[in-house]
Amino acid sequence: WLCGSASRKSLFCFPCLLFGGELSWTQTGVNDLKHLSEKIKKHESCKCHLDNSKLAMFGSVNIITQLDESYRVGIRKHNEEVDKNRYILSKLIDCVHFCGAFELALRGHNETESSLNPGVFRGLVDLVSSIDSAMEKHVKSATVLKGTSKTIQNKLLDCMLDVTRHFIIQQLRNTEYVAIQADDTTDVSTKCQSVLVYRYIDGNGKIVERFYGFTQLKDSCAESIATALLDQLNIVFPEHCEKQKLIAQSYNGASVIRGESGGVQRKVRDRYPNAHYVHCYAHQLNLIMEQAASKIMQVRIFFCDLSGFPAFFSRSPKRTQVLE
DNA sequence: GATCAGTGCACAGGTCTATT
DNA sequence: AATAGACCTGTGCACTGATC
Repeated sequence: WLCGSASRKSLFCFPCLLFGGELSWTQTGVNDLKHLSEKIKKHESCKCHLDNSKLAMFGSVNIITQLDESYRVGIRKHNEEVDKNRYILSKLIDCVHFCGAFELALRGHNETESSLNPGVFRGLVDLVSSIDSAMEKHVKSATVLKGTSKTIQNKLLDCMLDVTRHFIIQQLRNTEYVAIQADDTTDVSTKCQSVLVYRYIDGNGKIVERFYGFTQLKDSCAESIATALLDQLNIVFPEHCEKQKLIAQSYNGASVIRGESGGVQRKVRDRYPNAHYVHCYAHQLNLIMEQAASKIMQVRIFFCDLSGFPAFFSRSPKRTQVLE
């Protein structure tokens, strides 16, 4: 397909000249001989050239054979591209997974190309690029889904969350008995959130506890908490017969939760008749210790002093030195 | 020398917006 | 519509100067 013009001192693509294609191979011409091999490879794989090559074959050879051959080449190239993309994606997921496994923040303060500290995720991608040629090529040449922007980081996190939740839901559907634990917490932006944990027996007969997620609440009344909880449970147990599986619900002892007639536990039990309410043992122990300690003056003073020590010694090298 | 209030900056995530 | 850079924001920490 390669042809040249002596007067223009440039190379052109004959099929693309006939049927139209990339400007550099049809109008301006290619005269960069240093990078000719790369340019040829790139042009040979572009869809426009492949289509034009098929058209150029009309009349000269058996069309059916040629179309069949082009089709096979197209499929092979497509599959190679898919394999390459999957490989790159797996490396990007590994980088996100690494940050999650070690509880590292993904982003940095300054994520521009020239930044010396673009964040742990970008640092990891750079590190992988330095030891993996395929990744290096992708990072340098990709125009779509480069994988370094925060949009992609967040999307990868969302995808990983979906996969994890799907895994938990599948295990929950295959088990016979399930218990839930829930509590409310307020995040740094003072938004009220509900935390849900599932406890069940997995396929190996082992008891497992899985943190399922946070749900933002409108307010902290029984109706809001119960609605959020039931919405989550409905995803896992959509069928009526499955609702028998939930045999326990464990929360703290706040009246809004434990209330016998209008509490969260009652609202859940109305839908899940086997879900018996159990006051969380950790909360109970905490309350007992708190009550016991507060009734004895010496113990109260001891704990008060104890909590003051870290504040007294922290951030003061001089005071800390006394302890050495 | 210790304490406190004010100030500025880094951090890390979110939002807006231009570009492809 | 997808993507990525620029900018925004609330928090915490370090530094500085005034005061006791």
